[in-house]
Amino acid sequence: MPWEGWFMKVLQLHVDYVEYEPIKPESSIYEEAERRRYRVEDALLLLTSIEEGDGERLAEKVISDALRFAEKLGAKRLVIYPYAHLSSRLASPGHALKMLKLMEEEARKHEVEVWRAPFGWNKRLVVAVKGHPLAEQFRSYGVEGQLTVSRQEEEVPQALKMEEKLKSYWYIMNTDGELIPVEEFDFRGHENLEAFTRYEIAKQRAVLEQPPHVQLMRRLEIADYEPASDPGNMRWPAKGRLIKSLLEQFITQKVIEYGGVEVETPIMYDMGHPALERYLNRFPARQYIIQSDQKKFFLRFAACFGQFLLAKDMQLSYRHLPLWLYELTRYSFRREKSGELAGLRRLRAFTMPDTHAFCRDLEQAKSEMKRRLRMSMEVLEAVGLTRDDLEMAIRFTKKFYEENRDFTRELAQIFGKPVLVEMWEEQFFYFILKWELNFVDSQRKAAALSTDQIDVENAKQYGITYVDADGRKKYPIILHCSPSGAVERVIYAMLEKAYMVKERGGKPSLPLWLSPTQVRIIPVAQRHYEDCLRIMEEMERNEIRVDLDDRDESMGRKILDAETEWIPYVVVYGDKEKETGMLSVRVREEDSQKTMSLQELINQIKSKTRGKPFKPLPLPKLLSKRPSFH
RNA sequence: GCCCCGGUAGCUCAGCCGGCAGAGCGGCGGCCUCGUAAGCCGCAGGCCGCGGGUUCAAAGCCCGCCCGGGGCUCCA
Repeated sequence: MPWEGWFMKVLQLHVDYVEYEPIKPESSIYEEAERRRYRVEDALLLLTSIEEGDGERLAEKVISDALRFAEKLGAKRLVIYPYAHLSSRLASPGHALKMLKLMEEEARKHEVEVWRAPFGWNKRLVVAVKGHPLAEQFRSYGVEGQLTVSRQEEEVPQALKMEEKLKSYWYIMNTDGELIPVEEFDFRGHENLEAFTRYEIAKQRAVLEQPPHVQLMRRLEIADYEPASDPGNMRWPAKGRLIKSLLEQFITQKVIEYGGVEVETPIMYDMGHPALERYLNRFPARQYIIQSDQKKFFLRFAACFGQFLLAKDMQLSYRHLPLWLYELTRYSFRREKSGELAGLRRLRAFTMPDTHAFCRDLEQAKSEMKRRLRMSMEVLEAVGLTRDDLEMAIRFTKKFYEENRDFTRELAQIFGKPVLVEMWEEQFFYFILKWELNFVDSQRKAAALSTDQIDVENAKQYGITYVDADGRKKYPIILHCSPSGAVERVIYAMLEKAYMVKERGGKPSLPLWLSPTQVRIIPVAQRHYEDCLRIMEEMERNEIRVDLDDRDESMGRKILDAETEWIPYVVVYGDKEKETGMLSVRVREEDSQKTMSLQELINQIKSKTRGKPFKPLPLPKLLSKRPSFH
């Protein structure tokens, strides 16, 4: 029955705008086209795959269908766009082009502005899909021109039930605590929030290439793929390991300052253990499983189990609460689907700080949560991510909101900018409120960093109790917070931000306390080498990471290499410095050259890294002795 | 997981309608001893991702797999 497979596939998108730009001819048959950027606003975009056997009368059907829809939506323009990716049984280019032209011809008979993207080109495509429920429609047409599948009309009772339960309402909450429906919010001046909102709701995706941080993480010798491992398990050469280790140390220090109690728990758990079974079954098939003898173990995907099992055996009284248990998990594992992995943004093995607060009641939980939000913002600020780089989302049940409006407003106020709100009709997850701080990257994709949740189920589930003032055993409320999110993801955000700085004409850099080399010394000639060694030793005594470019290379080359490595301070030392006793310093942050004494330089660095952890440079200090990791 | 694109020297990539494996950078050797973003000359370096097939002949064509990227989906 060959006709069963003959469908034209059309993805109808109601867009705020679509931009396309022919880059180079790709197919054996291609149309003449100007290599410029085309932009069409407020249009119905038809991403169209012509399949083998699609008959000519389909063109008419597809267009009349689209026009009916465009009218309903109020879209004034129609864009016909050849889009091969919807089909694995494409028609020949010749036939496809003929069909597309027929569609165009058909559309021109009607009252609508018609655009058609050139066929046979590799094109850059950017689309911004509108955020309403009918903005995205997938259609598939059979030989008779009959609409055979449409997502809107499909009946899936089981899925609908779930959807009902998960029904979300989206708002923006401003810092006065007002909830404004997303469609009514004026996003001017809040472009990142708009991008984040679209990412969350409307699934807007810009089509670009590989994320910029991937090239940076490899070139800067921070992280790299390890083909001999499972995808999403990275390797970390010396500089990356140093950066990661400093971040881990800093986050841990911060949580302990806030009263965290650091513990360590196993990375694998028995799948048959009764307390774990339910939690596990709720989120199936995302675990690494390890078979050992007769038992099956799963690798932890957070520190929850370890800490809950540990807390269950503790003797807790209300006097001890709130109690924060803390662990930096190296690693946590989630077997994400292969198509979801991307550089350092999403991994299968990642390092995550996780701190649970056991609280006496909701009031205590709310007050702890506010402290934890402040802590999280301090952590992210230390790596150079300020509230300008972040967007907050708060998600809660309708019931929680109605009973705790002031609290949700306070969270938005601490963050200090309007936040995205998702409100659920009913409680579906184990938590009743959750917030996250999200980073919007150079591809306008969002990634969650810090997060905290109010968990009202797991204490009971794990048998965690405390004795209250009245002598009775009670279940605490548990908060689940990762102050930074995965450490790898923090590095991803830092690198993406650096890339965006560079795109705007600035100099990309890492925070001084995280720079593997903080100061590079370059001797002008070999006779200055001894003096340079002495300067280096003096800096090392002051806990500054310093190295010396003693290679047989020109000055220009050495400066270039130092710049390429994003080194914050470069000291050039020659006869002039020997005479005057002053140093010539290139300061990356200011893009300037300055003359200062050794002591001034040391003082400046010390004051800028105050309160941050220090580790010595885990590489040979003489560049002539330092191997490259590529 | 599904669809699409890619994988050639350490890196970035050219070669691809079948006919001797290439460039730049990096590495190594030599010259230059140098003042703020690439000094000069030379040399070495390849399972053309892996496996199978077609062919007189495969980096190239076909099939399968692995790895990476994009999209879908997902993100407790």
